[in-house]
Amino acid sequence: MAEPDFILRENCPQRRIHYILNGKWTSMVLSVLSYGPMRTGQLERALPGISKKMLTQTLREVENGGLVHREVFHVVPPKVEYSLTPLGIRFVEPLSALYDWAKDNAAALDELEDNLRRSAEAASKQGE
Amino acid sequence: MAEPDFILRENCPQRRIHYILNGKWTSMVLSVLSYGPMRTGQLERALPGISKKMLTQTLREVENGGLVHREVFHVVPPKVEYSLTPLGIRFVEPLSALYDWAKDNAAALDELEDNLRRSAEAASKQGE
DNA sequence: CTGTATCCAAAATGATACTG
DNA sequence: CAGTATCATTTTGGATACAG
Repeated sequence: MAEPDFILRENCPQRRIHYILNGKWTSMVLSVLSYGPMRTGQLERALPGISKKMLTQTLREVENGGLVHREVFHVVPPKVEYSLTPLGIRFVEPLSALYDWAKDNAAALDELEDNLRRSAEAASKQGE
Repeated sequence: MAEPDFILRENCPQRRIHYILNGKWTSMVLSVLSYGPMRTGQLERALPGISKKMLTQTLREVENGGLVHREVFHVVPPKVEYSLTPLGIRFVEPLSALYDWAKDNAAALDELEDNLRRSAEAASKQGE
């Protein structure tokens, strides 16, 4: 007798996909790179608020995962270009779908955030 | 002159959707509930490894966000049932797509994890 | 069975100064 | 321009004991 579909075991694909969702910036870096190869500085400007440390760290991770290719041009000033690998392109697919949904459903996001705000206010009222 | 599409500003939908992706369990809880209303204990068993604290905390969050409805039955022993609200159902849509992709692309996940493992081994070789 | 409160450990992120 | 290293901080998660 098979287990119900809704059980999410420790090593099921649904949990494993969270690898690219866990990091605060990972999926956004991949998404930006889906628009084409980009230099470090461009990536930095495409992700307002990211720190230099997190940018480098995230890029190393996706590079280690084989999702992104790093190419160094030995010129002055130094130039480094990042681009998606074929594997990286596969992973961008579901991410783009998710982001497209987000763009098309900003109203739902508003609603969610309004609800959270209201519930936070209600909670703080208690403490007065 | 408009900005490039790939710029992800602080309050763009692509960043805001990460609200439901950030928590370690949030999206999985929603996914499980998409199979139908469920009691606390069922949810716990559907998510092996989740602690009681995280389960409650996650449920409170999605409840506050208006994604999940909590219904208490005043019986002994106590019974509480959770179910998706209409808003919650909307959010499950892109999540299911993501999870379906993961199930269909386990090979890509393997490849990613192999790459990461290899790069970790290579890194530790350095330190010997 | 369901839920709360604490205390604690670990992980993720950020600011900054420095190097080639 | 690109990257490293370090330190401090914040966030997150989990174990446990207790309560209705």
